[in-house]
Amino acid sequence: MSPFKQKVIDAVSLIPSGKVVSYGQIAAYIGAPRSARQVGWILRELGDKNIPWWRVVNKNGIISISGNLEADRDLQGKLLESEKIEVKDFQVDMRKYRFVADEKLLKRLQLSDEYIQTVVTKFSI
DNA sequence: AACGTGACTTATT
DNA sequence: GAATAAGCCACGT
Repeated sequence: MSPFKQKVIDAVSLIPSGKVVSYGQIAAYIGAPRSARQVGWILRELGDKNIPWWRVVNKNGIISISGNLEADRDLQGKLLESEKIEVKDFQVDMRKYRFVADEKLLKRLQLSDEYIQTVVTKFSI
């Protein structure tokens, strides 16, 4: 497994039930702030595992699974609703449900202190 | 060893 | 503020 994939898995695993994050957030949280697309690539190829992939949506709160993965898109909506997250037209309210990692959590991901500051402010409301 | 694809995001018109 | 362009790079072929 590539280091990138491992980091994505680590970061996604931090999202608590009932909350969501964007692909860009995951990318930022693993020190690769412009690699949101690649995060999507990894999640697509994750088998079942114990990784809460369904808690990752795009920055507008929209479930962005595309292509011939319609079944997974429906599944993601159902899984989110099972965590009491309201989903309407495959979209969730990011202001209400976005999870913002705090400094303590980010330190666990081996990021420099100054980088953590910029990331924390970037995703705070 | 290239090359195309794309569960994204940001900047520019 | 919608449309477009550009940046991004892991992964499969």
